[in-house]
Amino acid sequence: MRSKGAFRTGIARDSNLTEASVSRILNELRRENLVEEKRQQTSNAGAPTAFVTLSKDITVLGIELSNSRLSFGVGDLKGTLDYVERVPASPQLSQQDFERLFAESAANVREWVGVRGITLRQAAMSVPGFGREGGNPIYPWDMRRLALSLGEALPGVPLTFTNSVIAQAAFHRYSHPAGYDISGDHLFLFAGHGVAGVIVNDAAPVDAFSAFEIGHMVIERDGLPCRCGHKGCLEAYTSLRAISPIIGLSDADILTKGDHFMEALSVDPAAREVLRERQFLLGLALGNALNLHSVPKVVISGWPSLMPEADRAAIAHGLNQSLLGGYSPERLELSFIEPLIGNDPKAALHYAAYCFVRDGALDEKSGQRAALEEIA
Amino acid sequence: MRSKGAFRTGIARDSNLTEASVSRILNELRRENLVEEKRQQTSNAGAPTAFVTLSKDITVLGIELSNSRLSFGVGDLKGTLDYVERVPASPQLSQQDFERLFAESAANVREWVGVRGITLRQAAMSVPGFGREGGNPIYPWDMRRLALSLGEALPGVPLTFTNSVIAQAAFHRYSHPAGYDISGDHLFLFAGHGVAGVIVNDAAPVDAFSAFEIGHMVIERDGLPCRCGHKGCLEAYTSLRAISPIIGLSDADILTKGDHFMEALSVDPAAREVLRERQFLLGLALGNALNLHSVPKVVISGWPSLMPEADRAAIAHGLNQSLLGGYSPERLELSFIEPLIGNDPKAALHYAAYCFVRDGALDEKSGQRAALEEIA
DNA sequence: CAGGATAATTACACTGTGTAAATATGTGAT
DNA sequence: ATCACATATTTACACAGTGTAATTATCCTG
Repeated sequence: MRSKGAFRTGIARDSNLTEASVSRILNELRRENLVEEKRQQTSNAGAPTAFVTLSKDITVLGIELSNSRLSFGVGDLKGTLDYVERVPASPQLSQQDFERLFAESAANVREWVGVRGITLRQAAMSVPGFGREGGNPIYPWDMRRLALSLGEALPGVPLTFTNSVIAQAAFHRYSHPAGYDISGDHLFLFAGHGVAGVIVNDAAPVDAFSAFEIGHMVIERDGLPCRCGHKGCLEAYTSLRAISPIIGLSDADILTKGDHFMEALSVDPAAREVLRERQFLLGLALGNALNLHSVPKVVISGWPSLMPEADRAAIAHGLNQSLLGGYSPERLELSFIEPLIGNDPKAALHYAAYCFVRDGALDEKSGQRAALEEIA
Repeated sequence: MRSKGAFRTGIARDSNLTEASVSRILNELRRENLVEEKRQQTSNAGAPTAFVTLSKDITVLGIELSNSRLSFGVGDLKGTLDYVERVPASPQLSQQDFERLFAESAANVREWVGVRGITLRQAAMSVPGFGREGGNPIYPWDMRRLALSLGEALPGVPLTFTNSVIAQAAFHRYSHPAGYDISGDHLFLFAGHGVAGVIVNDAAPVDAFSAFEIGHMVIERDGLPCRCGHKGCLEAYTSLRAISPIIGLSDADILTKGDHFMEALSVDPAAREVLRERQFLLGLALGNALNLHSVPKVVISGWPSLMPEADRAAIAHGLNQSLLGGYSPERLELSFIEPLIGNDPKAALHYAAYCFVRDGALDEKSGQRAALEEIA
């Protein structure tokens, strides 16, 4: 999923195989038209080495349900989008209505690829709240029925689901390395419509990432009512919906303005103070979460990353009140990256590419699969 | 680590190998004197089948640091203890003093096994708070130096460390199946000196379990001071130290009475009410934790498991205030098992047996290793 | 003792690996 | 143009471990 390719030496190192084995495997993958190799001279003497990339001739479909809309995108394994369609999808939509809406859009996609003689090799869809034991608390749908229904709308195309924050985290991490130079295990925390995190484990495949529903941690007993029915949840204080009245902007305005929506404002001192208090609570909840699942680095995206750095210090203050052993920059590395608002379904497209590689009829333990995942 | 052995059919099924491969592997392991097989008739007709167990001729060492004491135990792979020594070890001990204490006890162990011509094949030690990024918050020692020092006190014996609650959870789960018939992924929560949990993942090896420092989740802003320096931590309300004044018993008395210490009391109604409130807070924190790491089942051990069932309902009430989607017995299975107080170092001994099997110079991916782990 | 049922073993073919030798492919000097 | 050198890739060989299916072993019942 790193989407930029690799040298043979790197593939051999990271997949724990010799270059002899990698050579055999790449020959096989080249015959199956899954990879491309470009020989290039990288030393003063010696034979040119091959830079291996995934084949561009493979087309995948990414589908996202976020920002009150359903987005479809067709593209290649590098993530280049060739087709995008977005339709409104209210969070209150019934499962039946949603399936109908999906089928219509899927028919449009099938028509678009049919005309061009393109075969979709893989589809992936990201859904907020997906993957929890006990069902999806945000879209309380019958996921088995949904998988069957959506599968029927895309006959012959393998369809995989994932949690939205997992797709977002993987997309930020691997497809936008600029500004995301974090390595090793870390927590990716996103404050948007929902407030959720994902544990990113570099050694694990993307589908082993765990979504963190931190937004429904109760951090104030008998506090503000939350959409989930409880009182005092972090999300009741820190979601975009919670702060939009504070900064005087509607949800729709935020979506329209996209990245940097905070820059377009002049937030008055009273509002900034309230936003600092909200960030303190975010830090308190973050410390509680890190007590349960300790990682040395946290990446925060969403509106807090657009706040002035002086204001973001409130997160550290909140952390200091809950994190076992206290907070210091030596013990926990805090980073902020700007959100990528309104780019759906790019994250899902990248996840579809990942799934194609992961599921490409290769035995999980084989060197071939390991090598291919290094290229991805 | 299930410590009871297995039939060949089960080994083949669980390790994804054919019985032919299992047969070859067991022949190898029998030649290395690692397993024993007992043929027994299990059907009316047909050949007797073999029940495979780990060899009893292998001796391991378990070491636990808990309950203000350091315990050593020598035994076999089944967990039968042949030698036990316990010495007082204050939580405020310096690393240097601890290393000296350890060396003395280790010399006693070496003498005991030397006289009997026994070779220790593996040692394991469980330490509260072990394994966290950023160091051990409970014993703020230099773990690298400690590993070197303790390794020198036990020359020639591989030594592995683990977190105390992980060793406890694995011990309860696999060595005392009576009263612990939970299957599948679950959270094991223990309220004792510390309040901690561990995610038990049946599909993963024991060393992939994750410790959950739920005790230091802040559930009451500006609440009771905790030993960790923060205010309002769960542990400040629910550790044994927090409740011993409520029930009028000292820590030492509790340790002496062992299991069933609550039965020996008649707790008055006012104290019971306070204990219910404390269990409510436990439930609130538990719900927060499960929002982050969703599992369908929770096992609670420690003093709450000794409370009347009517009082334990307060945990469900607390859960209902925080768990996303609310609490119901259909969505989350709550079980209680009695604590096993004062049996240290049995849990560490079992973990040593597990480590011996896991690390027995076998390639991680090999069928041989998979088969052996099924027997363990 | 023979037949039937079940478990364990083993011959055979296959797959994928690492090692090391062989081959290929470039640059720079002559 | 040729040769030496450096680096990358390929491939012959040996090895290890697997599944399949046939063979052998071991019990019980009549």
